[in-house]
Amino acid sequence: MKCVEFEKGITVSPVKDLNLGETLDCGQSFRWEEYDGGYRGIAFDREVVMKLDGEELTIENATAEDFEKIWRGYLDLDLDYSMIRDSISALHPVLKEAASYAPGIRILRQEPWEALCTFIISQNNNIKRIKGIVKRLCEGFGERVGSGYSFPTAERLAELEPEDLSEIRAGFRNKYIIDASRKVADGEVDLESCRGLPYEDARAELMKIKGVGVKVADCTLLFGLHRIEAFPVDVWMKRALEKLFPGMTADDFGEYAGIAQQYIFHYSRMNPKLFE
DNA sequence: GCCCAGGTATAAA
DNA sequence: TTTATACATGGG
Repeated sequence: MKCVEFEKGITVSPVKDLNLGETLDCGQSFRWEEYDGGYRGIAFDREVVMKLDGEELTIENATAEDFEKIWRGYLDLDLDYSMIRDSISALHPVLKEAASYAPGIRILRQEPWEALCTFIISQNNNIKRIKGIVKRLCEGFGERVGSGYSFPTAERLAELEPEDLSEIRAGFRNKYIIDASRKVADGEVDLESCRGLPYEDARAELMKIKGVGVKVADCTLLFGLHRIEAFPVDVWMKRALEKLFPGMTADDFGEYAGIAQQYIFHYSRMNPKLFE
């Protein structure tokens, strides 16, 4: 894979098994928006625009150094998704169908705190509204970055009371966001430790936070700490397990369960008729 | 008005 | 241990 700088940013090629829409707007991150034929977003306090033409990825407003330090890992470009799709497809015919439905999905390496916080907001909520709440949270409490705002730090939010978040209209989740920010800011919950802990211990670490149950913990581990063995079970996945994979449990989805899960999540949501 | 949305805390059985 | 209900908000 080659990275070349030009005036506005960088080009990277060849990039395989990537579809920006499928990856950036499939319910794992809530911060990317379509812009000028690509996607614009802010992560790691940088605003970039990503565009994909065939196997050539352009990242505007990024340097070669940024690519090595941030975006290469963010887009998980060193993992062979073609091999993983084959491996997952062999497990079950429906999984093969789901994987081929959106073969350009990759699991992002988001910032752990942002993943935790956005999936706290996700509970009993829908993606459209989650995006709105996250946007208001950034605008209200983040720092100005480019044309938008960074995701607010745990330290910043830890100064606040739940009522101070009323403007983001997250309802009962406000108190959970504040509890999470305080526990992360003062070190009671160590997000980085969750990279290396045995899975159940990592879950337990996150579940010290009020409002964090198994599902939010699993999403944080998958999308924020890149524990791709994580298998978050949401309402869609519950239906899928009942109707499409009867008898199967999370353990049956293998070492790449998180990726399989994301194929199924997207496939199910795009084809609700499957459950009629 | 009702139902649902990438769930969880709490109380009751 | 499992099951039922409230929770804020907004779109369909």
